[in-house]
Amino acid sequence: MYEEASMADCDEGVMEWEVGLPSAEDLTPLSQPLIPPELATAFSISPEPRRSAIDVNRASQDTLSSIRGQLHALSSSGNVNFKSFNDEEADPTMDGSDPRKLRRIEAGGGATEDDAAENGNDDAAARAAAAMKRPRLVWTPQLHKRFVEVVAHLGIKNAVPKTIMQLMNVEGLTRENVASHLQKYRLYLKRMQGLSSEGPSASDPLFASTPVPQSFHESGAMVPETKRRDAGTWSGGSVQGHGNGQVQVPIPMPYPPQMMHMPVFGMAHGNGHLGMPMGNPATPGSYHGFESHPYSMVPQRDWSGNKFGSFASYQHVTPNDK
DNA sequence: AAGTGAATAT
DNA sequence: GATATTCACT
Repeated sequence: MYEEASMADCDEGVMEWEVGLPSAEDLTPLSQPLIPPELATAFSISPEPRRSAIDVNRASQDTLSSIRGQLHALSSSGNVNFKSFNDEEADPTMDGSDPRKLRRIEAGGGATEDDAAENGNDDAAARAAAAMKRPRLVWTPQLHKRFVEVVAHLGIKNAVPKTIMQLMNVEGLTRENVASHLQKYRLYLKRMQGLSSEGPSASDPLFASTPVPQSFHESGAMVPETKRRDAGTWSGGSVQGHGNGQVQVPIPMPYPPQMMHMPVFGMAHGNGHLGMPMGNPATPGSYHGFESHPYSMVPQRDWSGNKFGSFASYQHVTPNDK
């Protein structure tokens, strides 16, 4: 049923500004899982809230996982997913030589054109390694929303990659992911400050949608650092009430165990932009220009009730658990 | 551990 | 060409 509504929404005229705002919350899956991660962690119980409708996808990726060793899947299907291999940077395929390290040196001015060895299939190896490594994370509006919410709630003070990552509790999200995004986010904020009133020419759709909390109110929020685990504060629910009838941050998230644990991943080039069924006559060229209203009709519905994989269910996540 | 800037891959 | 990732430094 929702497909109809969504379709109509984006197809019909629809107010630009109206279409996005309310949809955000609606789009959020919010399956109300179980206990918050913090709580779980505090109690040392195995937090296993991440699991829902992705089971289906899980199965699919499972198949691919089996052949991940072959890794030529990227050539045929184009989508590769990694399942559960706890490896950080270690790469058995290209051990011995560190291309990343040499990268800088070479660029610096060292024209060391060695490659005397058998580097004929270096590209293959590289692609192979990259294939099963880290499938480029795509920051969907929802994901970004979570990010922003967490950051806003944490306060600029505690808004550090690690904490953000933990609070987001998004499966597959790494600290690097968050850090990178956080940087971009901050950059955007800075840029935006100059053009407070208008500026319909941004390159950051996601960020543009975030009015940015006037001032990251720093709250004595407890960070799940170490030593201190006063669980029972946030889980209780409204801890926001400051006694004022006004809540500045409309962020309804005491960091509950949301279950948006399926970041969308893109793969090799050629897929344009994440399954975009296109066919939308109103599509102004590309999708990446929606700086004013991120949430419109992006096929991001896979998050919760993805029914048909219309275009494809390329999105998979890694149970990367730290 | 986290921030920044740049190269790099997709 | 834009994005996200990775790297080296700080």
